Amino acid sequence: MPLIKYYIMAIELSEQEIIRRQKLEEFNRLGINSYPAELYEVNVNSKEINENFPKDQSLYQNVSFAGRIMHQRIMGAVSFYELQDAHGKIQIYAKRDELCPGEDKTLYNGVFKKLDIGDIIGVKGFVFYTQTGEISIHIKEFTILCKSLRPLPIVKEKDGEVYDAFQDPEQRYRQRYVDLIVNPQVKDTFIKRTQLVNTMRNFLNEKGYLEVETPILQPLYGGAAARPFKTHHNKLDMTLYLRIANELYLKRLIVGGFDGVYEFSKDFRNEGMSRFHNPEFTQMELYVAYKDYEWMMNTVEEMVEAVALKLHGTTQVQVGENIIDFKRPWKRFTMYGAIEHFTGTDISGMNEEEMAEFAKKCGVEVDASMGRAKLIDEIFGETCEAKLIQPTFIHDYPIETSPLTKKHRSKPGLTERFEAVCNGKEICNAYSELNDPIDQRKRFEDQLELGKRGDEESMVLDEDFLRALEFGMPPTAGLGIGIDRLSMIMTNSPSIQDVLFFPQMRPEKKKEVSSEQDFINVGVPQPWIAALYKLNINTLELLKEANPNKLLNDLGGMRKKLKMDVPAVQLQEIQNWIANIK
RNA sequence: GUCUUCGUAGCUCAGUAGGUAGAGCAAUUGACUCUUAAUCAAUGGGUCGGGGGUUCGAGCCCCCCCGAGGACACCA
Repeated sequence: MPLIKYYIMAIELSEQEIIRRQKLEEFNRLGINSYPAELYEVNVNSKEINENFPKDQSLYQNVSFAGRIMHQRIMGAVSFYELQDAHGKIQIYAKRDELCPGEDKTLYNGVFKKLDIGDIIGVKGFVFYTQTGEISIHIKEFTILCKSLRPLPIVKEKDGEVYDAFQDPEQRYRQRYVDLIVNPQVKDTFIKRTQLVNTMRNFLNEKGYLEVETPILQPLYGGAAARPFKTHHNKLDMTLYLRIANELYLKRLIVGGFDGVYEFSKDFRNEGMSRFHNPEFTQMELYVAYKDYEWMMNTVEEMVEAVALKLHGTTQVQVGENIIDFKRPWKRFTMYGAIEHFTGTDISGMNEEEMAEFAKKCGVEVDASMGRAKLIDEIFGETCEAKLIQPTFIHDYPIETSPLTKKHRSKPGLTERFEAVCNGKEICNAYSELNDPIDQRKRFEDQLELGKRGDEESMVLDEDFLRALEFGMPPTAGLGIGIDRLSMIMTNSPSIQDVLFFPQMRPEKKKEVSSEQDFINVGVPQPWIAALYKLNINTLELLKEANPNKLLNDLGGMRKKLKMDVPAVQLQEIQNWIANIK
């Protein structure tokens, strides 16, 4: 390839990337396809070998294995590479004179030794112990399965200590594939997350509940207090919203006669992001007919305990500094009871004024718009929530903040609602579902009032949902449990981004570069384009703004530096290029 | 949205007082037939996030912007 071509490539490619592309061409010349179409038969994985070979060394004498090269230790005519597959790593051992029995040593010197960290190869051979006692595959042949064109971050490890770890959060989240390759423990988190979901799914299926799917694109959004994402359907010419919850649809199914339905649902909320919030997140919602919220508390305990047992083999889970024990039964507090427990004050009998006074004492910023319910909520948030490390149910919430919840059977002003709090954060929200259609209409209307007063998160009135309730919904217990939050706890992850493969990020900005053709179109001869790139004049805009006299000097300098075999450029030519730019 | 910390080679990070941009790993070339953070020798590699300013001179000082982390706010 001509030198000049590399200067142009180098605008976007690093030296190492160019070298890898050259190797690809070199392999091609040798007749090696670096991206073969055929399947590669694999008959063993690294975990099986590492577990079973020490017990029985007659095993694995004819293996076919594939993986990604993670380390290379080349010692002249012998090489040790480490290959990584989905389950772990294993060392391979290659000998030049075995791979190349004849005179021609190209396959070893020109191909095997030229492989890069990141390349994926298949190998055939037998498993043995090296002199230093490491299980290895002594390979007889190898096949390139995929040439890697980008250098991986190099993470080294000795005696459990990791050197040069790849840990910049931005790069880890944006390029999760790299994170997964070089930080294998990241996989465990996501495997646990899937186990968590599977455990819950099995638990619910065994009880006979039906997993269902409901719309994500909704003409009305409901079931939670949140701002939605808005989108548009072209053919129908109508606004649709991405769901903020699926509650109202699942309850329609209870009306329809199912006695237990659940859905693992991606929900979308147009809010700020934080360690605990991602714009899209996963909830499992469950609705069971003829049950109430007390029954649901027992069910949640049972299900989450089962998850802990499945993932950790014990109910005790290390989370940050704390050991959290999910063993049933969990502590239960009424909301008033929790506040009294942590502040020593019983606020249940207070009027709004007294409560506002007390809220201020607790450190809540009180303003005139706050009603009794809001004050209780704030006092709880300020004084209790963060202190609730062990899983705890908080029940009996004020009616104003719970528009879909049944009124409490015996306590006026309260509802039959509970949340489970764990590690200082809510993990679920559940209630005896409101099935009185007249009361429900009134609650929606109250929400509309809030909306008119400027509350952007108030609920909208869903006429079809009310119609369904008017046909009659049996008494029902409902639950929403945050899968991301629960995963954070169960995997000891401090940030929601650690339990989402691809957390939301601002888009990366790509450096703007005009194409070679753009430059040719305004009359720049090919050889000079590389020189312009080298001068950081990457776009026509930059060329247009350039001072022609300075550019004449700079290009003269580049002509020498790049040893360009073309006549020097004239001022008039440069002026012509610039004049040609629109 | 506010406050705060950060952005230097492919990766991890140094960078003195404002004075020619450094190290380790990775890469290239060479040596090496049981290494394992392999070793040894040589070589190449930089828009110091971007733009502007102060200065004879800026990676460093000042301003604006972009991106990321954390805290708070909003929100469950």
